[in-house]
Amino acid sequence: MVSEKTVERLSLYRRILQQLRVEGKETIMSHELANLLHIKPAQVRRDIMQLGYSGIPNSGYKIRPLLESIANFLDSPLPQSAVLVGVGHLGLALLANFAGRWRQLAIRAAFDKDPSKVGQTFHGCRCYPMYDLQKVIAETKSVVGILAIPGENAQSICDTLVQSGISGILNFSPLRIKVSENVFVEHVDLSATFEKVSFFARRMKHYAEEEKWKMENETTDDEYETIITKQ
Amino acid sequence: MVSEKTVERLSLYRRILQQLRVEGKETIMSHELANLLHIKPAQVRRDIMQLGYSGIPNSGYKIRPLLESIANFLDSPLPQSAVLVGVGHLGLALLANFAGRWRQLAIRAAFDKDPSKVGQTFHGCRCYPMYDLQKVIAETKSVVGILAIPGENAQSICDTLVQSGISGILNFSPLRIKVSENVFVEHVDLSATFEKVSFFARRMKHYAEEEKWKMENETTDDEYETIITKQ
DNA sequence: GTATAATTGTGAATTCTTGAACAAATTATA
DNA sequence: TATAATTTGTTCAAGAATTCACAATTATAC
Repeated sequence: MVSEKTVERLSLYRRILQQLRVEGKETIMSHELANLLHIKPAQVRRDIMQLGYSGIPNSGYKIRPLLESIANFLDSPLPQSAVLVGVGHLGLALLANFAGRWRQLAIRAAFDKDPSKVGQTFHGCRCYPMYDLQKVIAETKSVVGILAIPGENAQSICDTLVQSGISGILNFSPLRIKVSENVFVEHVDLSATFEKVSFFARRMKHYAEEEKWKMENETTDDEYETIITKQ
Repeated sequence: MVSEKTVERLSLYRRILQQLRVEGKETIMSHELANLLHIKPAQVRRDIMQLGYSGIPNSGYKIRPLLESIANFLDSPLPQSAVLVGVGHLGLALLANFAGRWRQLAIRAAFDKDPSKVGQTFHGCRCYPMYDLQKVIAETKSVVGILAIPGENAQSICDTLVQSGISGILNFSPLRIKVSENVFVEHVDLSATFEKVSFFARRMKHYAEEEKWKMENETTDDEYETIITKQ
């Protein structure tokens, strides 16, 4: 019904709106939000439409109720828990960001196969041994699992997560895991992303240089056409 | 000409193919790659087509030359450098992954406003003060900038990066930065991603429970129709 | 009040991406 | 050597996401 992209944007709208609210702003118009995110106003209106919330023509949206609508739509009524598998560098960074309660959502437990990490607390989050996965997920009633591990065991760990009741997985491992159709997976592949940026950076540079060349050898299409037809 | 999605997938193909090659495999067929990534074979063939490389009907693709084609397409002929701004938890994790040479691509310098970090070396990468940005980018001929900072100064730092010659930005900050059209930006918003996964996890769970309910109250559409028409 | 200007909500058009399908090509096999 | 079987390259259709464009609606100015 609602698309992934819409959900992502709603999350962005919320962050911006919260900031604007503390700055004292009370209403906002679609093109303002659009400008902040560099998207088109129609997109903003469409997304907000899906919330069921209505703006006021010639006046915009009231921020406070709009925020309520977004929260209503995005957030679980009850606080929602996540578990992290893999307390490496990336895992630690994620804990630093999401271990403390963050909205209705927080990482509640971490797991690592390294015995020296088990038992420790990182950013307020306890690290358990891998064989406690099922138990701790049940205890914390977690629904989200975050994989911050190398690819090797990703699939089997993922299977354990799903068996334990996890229905959403945020996968930072390079392996594309397979899940049954009633589990949601988001792949975040930092290596691939890095490569992509590098690829397009190079292209942009080439493009810019071509443009520069064109500018310097100022020959408009019109002039060019003239040259051709004159022959 | 070539889409972002295609570039991303080519990067994934490469990683898989490299692995398969060390395992001794010499050829691969589109459906094999497709199965590993859970996409359709036609997509794989399409992507490979764009490389200009041709497979062999009834036999597949030869892995070694295919890998060469991908490298030819994705990689810069010269090693390409990136700089990282923000040596917080996330920045450190990125350095741990990408500071050493990684393919033709590496993070060559880091920057932080915290004086206690400046001068230190993290995962083999030196940390410079912010005001050295322009100089170090020029020296390292970097084309990619990675922003791993909070949103506040993201725009002004981004502007500096672009002025210094950066043409690709990987932005982990929550702010959607604005750049001229000849600069490529990729936003990776971990908070929004986390929220998205949480949202769909909840939905999947609901969906699964509905399905379960349907199963338990076993009434097929046919039976239902029968009941109706019998009345 | 009335007219004007501006903004929303949304159907239609457009663009981008994916999938299905099949001819052409190639290997394997009888 | 001919036949069958299989996989590629590619066209065309389908699907998804975005953008346009405009009627409906509301605030504001006069």
